[in-house]
Amino acid sequence: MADAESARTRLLDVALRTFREKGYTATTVDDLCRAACVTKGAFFHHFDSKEAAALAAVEHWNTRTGALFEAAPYWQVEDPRARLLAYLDFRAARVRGELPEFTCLLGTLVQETFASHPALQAACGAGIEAHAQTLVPTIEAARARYAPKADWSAESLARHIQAVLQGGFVLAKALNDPRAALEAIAHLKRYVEGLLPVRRNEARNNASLATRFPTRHPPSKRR
Amino acid sequence: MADAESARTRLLDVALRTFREKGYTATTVDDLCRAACVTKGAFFHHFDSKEAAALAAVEHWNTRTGALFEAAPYWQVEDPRARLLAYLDFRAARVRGELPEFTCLLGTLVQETFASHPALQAACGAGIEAHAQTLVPTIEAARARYAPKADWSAESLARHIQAVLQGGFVLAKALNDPRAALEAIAHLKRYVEGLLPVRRNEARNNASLATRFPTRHPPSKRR
DNA sequence: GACACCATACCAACCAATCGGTATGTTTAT
DNA sequence: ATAAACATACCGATTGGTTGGTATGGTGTC
Repeated sequence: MADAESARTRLLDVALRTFREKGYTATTVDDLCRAACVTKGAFFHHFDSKEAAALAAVEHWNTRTGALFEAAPYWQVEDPRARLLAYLDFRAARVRGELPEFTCLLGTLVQETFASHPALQAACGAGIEAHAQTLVPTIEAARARYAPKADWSAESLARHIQAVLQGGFVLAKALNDPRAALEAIAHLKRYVEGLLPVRRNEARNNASLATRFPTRHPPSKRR
Repeated sequence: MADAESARTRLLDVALRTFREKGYTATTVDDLCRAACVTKGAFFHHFDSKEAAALAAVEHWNTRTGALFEAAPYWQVEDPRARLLAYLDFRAARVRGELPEFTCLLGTLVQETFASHPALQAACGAGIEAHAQTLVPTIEAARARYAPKADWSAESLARHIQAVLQGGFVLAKALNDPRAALEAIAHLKRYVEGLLPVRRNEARNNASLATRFPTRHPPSKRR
């Protein structure tokens, strides 16, 4: 008793951790129940099936990370190019602690489920796509200002950034070294800098002044 | 009867396909036996355990892909910069057919096994690292010729290339669209081109002359 | 304000199916 | 004959999922 909804939330939180550590199939319902101090009956009271729980976990992940990124400091950066680079710094700063703590649930899940669990695959894809979309206006603005004639689209670059991040996580797991992820982000940052060259007369590198970006954007909450 | 060693090889070939499609845990020993038309007794005659079979499959994968890349046409390109770009073209050209056919076994396996099966994780890491190493002399030579003062190392770029490829596969699975992988490779190619700028007086773009690269390299077999 | 009513949250015990693995053969090439 | 290469039948453990039940707190009725 005590806090209603607590068992469900506890299960979802535990699911984020466990799925990232062991993957979807290797994570058993009992694993989740044990870790959340919940009986199996409670589990199947809240979720129709293991797959439904994973879907709920993906949704949980999306709201969790959505809030994290909405409140992140890079939104305070006015210049879109600098803001995009600050986003990458933010991603790099999150590479800390153990691998299952900073890697991406969606990328991990989709690797094993893309063929056998279409619903999960679609949910992971939608989640990644949605996150990529949050970058598009920034990239669009940066492109207009710094590389108006570029032959790449903002959507394409936004997706590519996600790809590099996912790939960095894979390599970090393979080499058992978080630095592999940091290295990938560093190369990615260099790429973005090269895509958006700073013309000499336009080097208005502000950094700390907090002005809201005019177009559609998450509200820049102070943290 | 018939061909000795055939059952083992058949199991390994089937394992490459199945592990890539369903992942390690979701692939059962019976799955492999059924697909290879082999009984369970035969399976455990050739492999001590499921994990041992997966390790053998990784080794099988390494020799298979090792041979594929050794014989690949990009080795025929003399200029190291052009050879590196030809490698990326080769990787892009392999993105065809269904996802489980062109994605990477090592990246798929390591995502679920990095925490629970250290032996598999290490084998996948070693395999990726070994493949990255085949690019290092080429990158080194390209760097010496085109960007001698660059602040990145050949090893770092070789690893980054693998990261982008892995990330492209993840995104292709998530968005259920191989074009995501191609997009990532296209961005990666642009990055490499930018890292190794062609000076105007050095634009000696040969293409077809087959000269062995001087340092340690796989023999450039004609195909 | 007492009491029936009921939905939600949770629990312990259980189930058929399937898992990786084994024991004990039989076949086949040398 | 001998050993490797299979095949059959089986095992205990675990899997996702179900069962029938209880505890609790809110709500309508008189």
